[in-house]
Amino acid sequence: METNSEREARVPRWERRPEDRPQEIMEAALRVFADRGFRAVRLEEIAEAAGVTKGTLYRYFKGKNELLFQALEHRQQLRSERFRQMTGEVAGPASAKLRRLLSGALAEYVDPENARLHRLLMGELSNDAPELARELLRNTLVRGWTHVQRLIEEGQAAGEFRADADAEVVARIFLSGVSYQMQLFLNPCLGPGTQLPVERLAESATDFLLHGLAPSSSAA
Amino acid sequence: METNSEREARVPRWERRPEDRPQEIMEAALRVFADRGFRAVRLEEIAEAAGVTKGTLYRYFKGKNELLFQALEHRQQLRSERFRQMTGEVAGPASAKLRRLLSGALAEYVDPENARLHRLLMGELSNDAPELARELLRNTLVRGWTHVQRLIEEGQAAGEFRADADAEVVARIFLSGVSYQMQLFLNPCLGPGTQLPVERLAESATDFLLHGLAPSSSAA
Amino acid sequence: METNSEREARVPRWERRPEDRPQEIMEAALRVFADRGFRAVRLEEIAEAAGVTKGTLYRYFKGKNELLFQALEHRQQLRSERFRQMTGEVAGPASAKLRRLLSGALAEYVDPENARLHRLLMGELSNDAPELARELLRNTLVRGWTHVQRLIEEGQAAGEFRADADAEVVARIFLSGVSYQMQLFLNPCLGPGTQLPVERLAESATDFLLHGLAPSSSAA
Amino acid sequence: METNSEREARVPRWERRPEDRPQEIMEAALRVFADRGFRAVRLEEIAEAAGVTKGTLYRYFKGKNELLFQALEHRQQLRSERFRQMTGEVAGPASAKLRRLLSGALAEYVDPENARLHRLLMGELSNDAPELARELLRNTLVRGWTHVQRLIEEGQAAGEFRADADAEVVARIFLSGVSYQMQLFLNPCLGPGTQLPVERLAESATDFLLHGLAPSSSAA
DNA sequence: GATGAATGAGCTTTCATTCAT
DNA sequence: TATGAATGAAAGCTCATTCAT
Repeated sequence: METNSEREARVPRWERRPEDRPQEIMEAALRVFADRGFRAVRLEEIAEAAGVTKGTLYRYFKGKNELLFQALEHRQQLRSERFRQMTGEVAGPASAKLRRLLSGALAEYVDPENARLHRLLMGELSNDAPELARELLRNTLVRGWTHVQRLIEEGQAAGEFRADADAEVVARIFLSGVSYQMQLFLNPCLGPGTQLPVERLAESATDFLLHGLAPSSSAA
Repeated sequence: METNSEREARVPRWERRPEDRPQEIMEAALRVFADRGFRAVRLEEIAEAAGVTKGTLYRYFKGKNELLFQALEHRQQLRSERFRQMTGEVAGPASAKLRRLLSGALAEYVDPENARLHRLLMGELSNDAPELARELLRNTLVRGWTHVQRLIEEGQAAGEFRADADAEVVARIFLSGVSYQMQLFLNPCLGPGTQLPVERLAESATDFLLHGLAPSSSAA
Repeated sequence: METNSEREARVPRWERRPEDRPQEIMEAALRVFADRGFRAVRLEEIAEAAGVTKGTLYRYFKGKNELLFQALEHRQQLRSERFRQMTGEVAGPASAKLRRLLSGALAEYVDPENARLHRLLMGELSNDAPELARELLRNTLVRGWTHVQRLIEEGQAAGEFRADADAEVVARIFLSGVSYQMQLFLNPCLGPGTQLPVERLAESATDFLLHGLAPSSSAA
Repeated sequence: METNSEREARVPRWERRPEDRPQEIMEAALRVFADRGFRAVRLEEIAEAAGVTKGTLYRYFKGKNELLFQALEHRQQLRSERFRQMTGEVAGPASAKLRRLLSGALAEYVDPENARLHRLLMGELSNDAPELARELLRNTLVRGWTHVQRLIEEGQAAGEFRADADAEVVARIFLSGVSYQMQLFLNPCLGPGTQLPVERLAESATDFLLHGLAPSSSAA
């Protein structure tokens, strides 16, 4: 709530001539929505955060819903791009790929706004706009664990991982575990006492994953 | 416009003892809040679900917030009880205890209302009532993974698990992964295509956990 | 605009217990709408005229449109009743019946609110809610002139009126002429200089009508 | 959101001489106001109809009200001209003059825009700008029936019409009846079923008038 | 001149909360 | 104790109007 620079001293409107007002607004909206939730936020707050007034929002967006939707979709595009880079082909063993993916994912999750948006997605948006929430979830979490699953199966095929592991379940549990932890770290209501250094989380979690996938010698 | 008697209390009024009105109301409230979110729900809907009228709510609760808070706290008590039973001492190896805990946890999470309340917790409640959210989170998820962590450390001390595993991280990742998956299963917006049979999830997840903790033979 | 008794000194709401709030509201609404038009009127003004507050309107009506519609329909019912009485069978020559009908119609039109509502009908309502406007017009003016036409035809059949008069056109012109004049009398913007005593209008108009229908002796 | 060029001025801008911009705008405004009412119309719609943008309106007119007023006054001038021609002196019996006047009036009323403007006059304008409405009404309807009245009196003086007819009432009833019928014909909400061929209306109405004025032989 | 982005007052609508009954 | 009509603050949205360009 007190994170942003308190809306820079009101500049007469005609002195700012940004050609991408819509973009600015969407970004401000995302910030505010992520911070405080959808229903809890007044349009005026978004406007203020964007350095415009209420009425201006309606020049670019049909209403509050539309604003949220378009902002989310806009954000989604950037994300998709990053995801593609993150999962670009690399040579090497599956374990190396997994490590790389995981660190990319963490980098993504470490952004507080991302985490908060995810919360919005799982919370209000799931109730108020299920179709949109579904689409976004598919494009983030589901897509993520599907990729992890594929890498695990690749490793299994190469004999690098034990064949009797349930690739799908492992992938899901692992990725959603990591994602959830990141959310909790950034959750304003969980005191700092509960947080873990991100590096340790990354390290230990990867270690755990690879151990769990290692060809069994004597494990039950 | 004309007085309608279309909403008829499910149970004739004289059959419900007035002394557990508050309880009835809290349960109804939780059901409705879990379903539709906090801000999205009108007090009238809760009243209807509880078979009373709006005004009655104010006899027992100070307002909408208060109603949510007390209802959550009330629910929390029941949970605590169950948690205590779930973690009651059992003899046997740590792995057996872990299995037992996990199956208990899943049984808990499988209840859709629980999952939805968790969503409420992570979503609106984290913004609107951080202290309450914190308390509840501590009493559910944090408490859960702390217990898992303790069991893992127990197993490590007994030489049952490899000593170099990061018990805390493993516990967290694992439990929040499972919890999150259950939430997703019950999320109305994720189609049935994404769901997994609960038994398979339980089985494979436990298997993954124990493999990851098994004393290493050759893993990196 | 300054006709009403300035909303009687605010009485605490619980001291008035009218069982027919909706009716009161509709009447107030009609008064205000008739006075100032549909779009020009704020809901708050209606509320004030009805001695309640804005919010109360929404207990009984879905919105501004709905309020207007229901109020008009309600009024229409009363009117229909009166019309039925006005056209009830009487023995005697067609001319007597016509006289009777006309005087009834004038009595109706003489009510300023009626005239203003008619204006509303022909104006804003025709644009904003054509179907409703149509229905109401059919039930008032069209119904009126249809009846006049029938009486004329009756008189023609009886040889009382000249057979070559165009009953339909005569009926229409005559009745809408009278109606329009009444509207003009009550139009706030036409000064009193333009107004005619109602009795003279009634007398002379009827005279004109009957002369126009009289069996011709030498007219062109 | 993205600049669209979907609204293309019908006529290339350079083909329209800027010196009659105001005129063009007033005509467009009248068209749109007549169609949809005063309050219901957004300035942007007028601008679009005139092939300019909102801002331009303010170069020529002080505001929405002013625009309507000036447009109406401008239109009034044209009308006055036509009225003068319509009532220009002709030799012959009063009945011939009446016939001529009536056919002119019908020609006027037959223009849908005229009829709709009249509706605007009687409706919103009477509330919002009574003085203007009064002036316009005086210049159209009142002026019309005054002229009819004069012709009737002329006929009476010449012994052509019966002396005991109330010239003023007859003139008013007759002209407003015809005017109102025309309005109804063009009212979008009255189905085509209610309409009459204009020729028949003209014919029958004149016939009715002259019969009503004919020197009585035996009429009551 | 003409433009159209920006403004903000003003309106409709919602709903938590109160309180006589 | 329970009711539900009434309230009014607040929020979403519209659109006449302004003004740098």
